[in-house]
Amino acid sequence: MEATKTTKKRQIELREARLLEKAGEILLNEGLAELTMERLAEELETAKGTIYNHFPNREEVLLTLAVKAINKRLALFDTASMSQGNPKERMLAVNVACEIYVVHYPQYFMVENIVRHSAIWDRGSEDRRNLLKSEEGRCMTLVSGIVRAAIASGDLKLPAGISPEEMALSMWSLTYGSYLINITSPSLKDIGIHDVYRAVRVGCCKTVDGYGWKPLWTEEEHAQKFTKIRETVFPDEKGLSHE
Amino acid sequence: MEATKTTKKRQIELREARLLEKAGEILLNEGLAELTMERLAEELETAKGTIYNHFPNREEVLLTLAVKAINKRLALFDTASMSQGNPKERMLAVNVACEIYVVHYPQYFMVENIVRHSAIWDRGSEDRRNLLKSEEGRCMTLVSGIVRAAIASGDLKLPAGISPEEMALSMWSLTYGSYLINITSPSLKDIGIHDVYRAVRVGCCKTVDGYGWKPLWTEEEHAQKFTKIRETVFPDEKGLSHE
DNA sequence: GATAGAAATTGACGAATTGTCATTTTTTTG
DNA sequence: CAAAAAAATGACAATTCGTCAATTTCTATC
Repeated sequence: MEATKTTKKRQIELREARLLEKAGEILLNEGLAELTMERLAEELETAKGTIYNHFPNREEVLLTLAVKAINKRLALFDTASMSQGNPKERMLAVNVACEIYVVHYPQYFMVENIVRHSAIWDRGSEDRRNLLKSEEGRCMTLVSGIVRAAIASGDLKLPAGISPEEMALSMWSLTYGSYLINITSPSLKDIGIHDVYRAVRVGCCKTVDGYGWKPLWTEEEHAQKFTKIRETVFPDEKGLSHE
Repeated sequence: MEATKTTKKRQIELREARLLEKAGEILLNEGLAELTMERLAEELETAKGTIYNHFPNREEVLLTLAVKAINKRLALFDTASMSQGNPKERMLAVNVACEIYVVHYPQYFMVENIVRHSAIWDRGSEDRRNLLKSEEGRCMTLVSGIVRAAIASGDLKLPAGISPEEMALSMWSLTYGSYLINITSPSLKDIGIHDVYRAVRVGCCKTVDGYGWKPLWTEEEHAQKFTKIRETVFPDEKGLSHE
């Protein structure tokens, strides 16, 4: 009885996991338009009503996937921000985390962008929305925490009236903006952008340099730091197959 | 006859303009979900079939609006890149152009982001898509042209292997990313970002500083440049009512 | 293991929206 | 003014969402 109950519950949980995984796949490979409730039902070999037993509407499927996505991102950011090294090295580690996130979990990056659209955002449940907002806040807190640490240690001095969060926004938006342009602009190569990942790395280093964030390193040293971070902080996420 | 013909043609053109304007309004004030073909028909006091006489589908309405949007952006960028001053000043002018674009034409900024989604992008006509891509390319060319000018004049030296376009991407994505986060993240104030426009201006200056783009200016001087550019290059776009 | 009640599943259905097209109305042309 | 061309109309088919009453499966108790 106890065992059977657990079995059924587990079955349902398992189905929900399969559902979310399948949703991510469809999203990535076939686009949002193909992600219909009936399609999900077919894929899971069940009836549409059952899908609605899991989620009250389509948007909630996407929001739930987005929660999974941001949790993954948070985990990567966390690893980065807890890594060995001075604040600047940890900031670069966040950069590597972003790169890993975008390259290894493209469906997550995609869904995070999709749910930002009001058409979807507004229809999700309050709870799920708040969860997403709070997780996003935690990501920002992690990064701005590194900025604060740099200020505390004297490595960085911000311009008057600029908060650590506003400095962190520079880093985050440069990275986020570039990767977003990368996945939505069909042919960056044609307009002279050959390696968007390297461009982002260099851009972030230059921005950090512009703020006068110490220790100051040469381009060569920066590049070595990135290589080292990837090996030591994220040894498990191998094979960053750029394009 | 000739006169009547012109009258009718003009009527139709006028309606198309009204349609696009109305679509922009609905998009901005009520969101994408409210922008239905029937709603547009009602607003224009005509039948649904007539709307389909103008556009083959809903996505094409959005793509057409996006073309208007990017043309406006291109015009602003053009004004900026043709302005008086050294390359660095012109780059800052592009920054001001972005700010004006986002603040004064929010529906345009919105629609540019909406059409990037594959669900919409893929359903538009090839022609309209190519038009958008080419206009976007021209925007990028304008900005990277300023970077090239700076290199030519010796004001800027890029790291080995970084193209002018890749440097321009840093600027563009920092700006674009920040403004996108600004309109899609409900409450930036709550997480410590009080003036996103100023944060972007400072962030861009720091990035430019990081690349060592001469002439080097103090924070004070940078701020003065922005004020001056707004007054001299864009005298008509007054009242940048930030929030 | 029989059975009553709870939980989960099902698919037909109503509602909303898209896009079509035969018919009607308006405009242009000869 | 009449015929031809162009434009407008709204009923209709198709798609998808989300609901719900009926049915099946599972759980708990004796």
